[in-house]
Amino acid sequence: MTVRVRIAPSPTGNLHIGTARTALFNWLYAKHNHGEFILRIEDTDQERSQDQYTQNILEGLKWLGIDYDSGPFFQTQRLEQYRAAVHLLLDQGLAYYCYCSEAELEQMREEQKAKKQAPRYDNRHRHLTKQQRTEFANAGRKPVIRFVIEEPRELTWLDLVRGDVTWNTRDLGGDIVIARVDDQGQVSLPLYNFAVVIDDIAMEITHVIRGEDHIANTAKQILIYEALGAEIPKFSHLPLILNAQGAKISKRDGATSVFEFQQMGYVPEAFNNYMVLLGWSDPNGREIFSPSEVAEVFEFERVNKSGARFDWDKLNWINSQYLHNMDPEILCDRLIPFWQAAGFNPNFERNWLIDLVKLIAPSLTVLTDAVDMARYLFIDNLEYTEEAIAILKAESVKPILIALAQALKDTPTLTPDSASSLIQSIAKSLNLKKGAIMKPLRCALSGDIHGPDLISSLLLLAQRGVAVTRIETALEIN
RNA sequence: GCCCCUAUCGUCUAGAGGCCUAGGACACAUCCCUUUCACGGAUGCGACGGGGAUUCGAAUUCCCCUAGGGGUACCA
Repeated sequence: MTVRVRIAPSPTGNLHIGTARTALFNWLYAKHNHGEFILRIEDTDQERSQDQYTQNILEGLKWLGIDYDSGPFFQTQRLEQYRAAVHLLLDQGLAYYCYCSEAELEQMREEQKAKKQAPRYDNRHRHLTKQQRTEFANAGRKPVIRFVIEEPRELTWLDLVRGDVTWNTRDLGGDIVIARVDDQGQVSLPLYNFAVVIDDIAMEITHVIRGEDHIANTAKQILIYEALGAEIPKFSHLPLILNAQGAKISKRDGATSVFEFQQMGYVPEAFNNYMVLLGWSDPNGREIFSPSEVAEVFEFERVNKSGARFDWDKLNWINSQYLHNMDPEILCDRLIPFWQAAGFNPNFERNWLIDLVKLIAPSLTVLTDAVDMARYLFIDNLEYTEEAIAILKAESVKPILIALAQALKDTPTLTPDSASSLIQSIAKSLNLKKGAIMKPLRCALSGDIHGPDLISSLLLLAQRGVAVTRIETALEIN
């Protein structure tokens, strides 16, 4: 039997980190079993669904490199299938029209709450007579379709992550609404729990892999599978990604959409890597790996049962590892958009850019770090930090800078070696330590007392033809 | 309130009754490397939530407690 899995996001927001991780685990399981991975957009909530979010989800998955074998399918285009299934249940008496108004349901729940009972639908319209239904309809009430939930009944299923999970149908909150009815009295948009099952049956999904927040839905869905006489898939409920406080991660916790991580300068390789680590561990203890490498050994037996807190430090470390080891050509291409966004003009020679990338790569944690780090190499009018000004102002550094400027003018082709010896000889002639030369030079060239390797910086600036100018400009600081 | 789930260093985790004086990674600290900041290398710090039970022996099995999380819609 071919493994068929799916990711079913609803387009009510940008691609969420939780959705992305669920997608990744589905992808891993599909790849491990040479199965198929399907994308389905669950857009039945017309109030909240928006096309822009669908686009964002599609782009986000693409950015992450999570490719699917078929889809995207849209639930709003599958209305006929849902309608047919609803009628099937209606005809068998497994579903019925419920005419309760929202106010009525609200009041019922309030009363239950007051009596310290669990809020639930009391199935009051399950056995309406034809006459009662006509009366409600004539009174202008709009019905919904409810699915009959037999209770009590103990339901146990094997979850590939958690083992046996047991649920009593009496804790499901009464007969569930599975579809709405439109103004013409036609069965219209289905609700989540119903649409999911119809689609998973139609798409022959063998394994439902989703977040732990769906456990309660599983019982409801199994009942629908049974009512439809369909084969029940295997379920795997992944632990949730928690925030620093240990609660389900939400918009208040900073970044929650993949898009935001992209903007912050995280690379998809690192992001995927980190998401896999949140809840799964490699049997060989590796921590840096690609999705393909993980797919080879991925099993649900090694997925944790408890939620994992999102840790920025670890993500940052992983991202830095990828950046440090990335091919300079590739890294350069990824950096250029960030430099452009910062207003720099990276249209210098490719070789110059590659040298720059090699220079700063070991210091990068996120791509955006490269903006501040390379600013002094790109811009024309250098800005100086207070510490740099303090050093450049000192009378004692003037002769050093003058000597440096002269020496640079006398050295038409600067190489790493000639630059080093140039500094050495100035130190010797002025009877100073090398550090006493390096420090003012750094300040003059970069405007800061800290920064990337000085010799490399000097070379890069000299290639742009601005090294001498910078030193002369620094000389004017008082 | 009710239902379900979970519980090892600050964080992510390894651990399937003796291999555990509990291993690794991040973070943190110190040292080395280094003109600076980083990178890299080394060392250190640091945990089995509590109580019972089973057993010759429990981080690992069972029960209770506690704590945390999730769910409880005409959202998905």
